[in-house]
Amino acid sequence: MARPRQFDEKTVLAAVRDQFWTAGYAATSLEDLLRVTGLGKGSLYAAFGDKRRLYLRVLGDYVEATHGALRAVLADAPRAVDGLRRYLTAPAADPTGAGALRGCFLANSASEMAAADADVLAASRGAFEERAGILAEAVARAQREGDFSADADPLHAARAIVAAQQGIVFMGRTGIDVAELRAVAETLADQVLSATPARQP
Amino acid sequence: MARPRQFDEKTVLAAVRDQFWTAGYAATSLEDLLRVTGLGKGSLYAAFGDKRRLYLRVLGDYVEATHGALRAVLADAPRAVDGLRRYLTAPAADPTGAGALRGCFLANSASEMAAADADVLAASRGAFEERAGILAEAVARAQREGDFSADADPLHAARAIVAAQQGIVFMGRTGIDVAELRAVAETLADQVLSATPARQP
DNA sequence: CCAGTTCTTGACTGCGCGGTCCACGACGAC
DNA sequence: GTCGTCGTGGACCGCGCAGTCAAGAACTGG
Repeated sequence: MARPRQFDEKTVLAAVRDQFWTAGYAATSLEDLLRVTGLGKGSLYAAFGDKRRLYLRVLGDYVEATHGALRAVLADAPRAVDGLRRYLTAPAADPTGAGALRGCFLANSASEMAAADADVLAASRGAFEERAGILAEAVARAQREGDFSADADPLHAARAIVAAQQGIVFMGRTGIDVAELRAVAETLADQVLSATPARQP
Repeated sequence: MARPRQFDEKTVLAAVRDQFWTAGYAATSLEDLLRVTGLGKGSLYAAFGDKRRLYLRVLGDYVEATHGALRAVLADAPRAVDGLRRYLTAPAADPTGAGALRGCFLANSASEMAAADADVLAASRGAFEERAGILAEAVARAQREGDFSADADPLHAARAIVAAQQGIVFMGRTGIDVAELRAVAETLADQVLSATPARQP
């Protein structure tokens, strides 16, 4: 019994995420959210709570999804170092993805909210540490495969990779030409990954 | 004749800049600006125009100041490569500077506004290209001094350095531990700068 | 067909925002 | 001292915001 929902939760959350992603938290009004979702105020509030809770929700979903995708990319790579390279150059390869003007949702959140919102700061810090942890496993595998300098600490190296990737994403946000962005990404990837004295000839 | 101003313009602009820097544009209310400057609405508006013009003003001043400082650091370095390294590791070295939670004002602006405000996008893009240009000169000098791989294009290398530095700044914004941030900065600086096959032994 | 339950719609509220305006007062020229 | 000028401070305005709520619509089990 009772009336069923007339919207698909995933679709709504995706629309909300895209809105926050593109415009940021403060610059997104409730009316924006109603417009992109097509819902009324009551429905949105009943289903997801207020604006901030909705934001934290889609942010969490985003982190989960991207880390799942990252794990898949790293697992699918024939050699771990290929996966790492793909992670580094992805923002430049896909002009509709994280390298585009809107950047990475998680990074944008950290940038906009971290200084003022302890919850977002904690979430983003945790997410980036988790990401570094995922990458560290790939670094360790690359070391075993002889593609990464064996004396490096995997976690430290992974954090540097995260930083480098975020730098590339950021350059994309400044509206840099795609070809230039690609060159930057390739250059950085070479530098970050090819410090490989242990590679056997 | 007539009443002179009772405030120091530079002091006011610095306070405004710090407010925007810490909280961002959207999250800074006019009342915040009055509080940090101590001015009344009338004075602020008469002297600097509305909120957005004030923002663009302090952003421009910031870019000018930081690029001046960057030129000085690069010129003072005994070897160009030392200056480049200092640029890369600066965000991690100074916990009150760009590496702290508030990050780099220019980068924050690009992050928050670029997608929605064409003027800010153009300004930030231009500023980063200018920054890359400044660094490219140092790269070229480093090449002449035998400290940087001679076959690299200075401008491309400089853009990669900018990206790497912004990545480090960004990691600082996530609230990462200072020691870890320093490690990331050192690692990245080594990787970005020590691809120096041309160095004479 | 009815009863019960949940979802939906949109009017409503109070607040805080950016921005305007004007009366007051401090100051310099003379 | 007087007058003209311009900086100053705060009252004021309309708007758009986030969030609430009540009445009605849609659906299901019986």
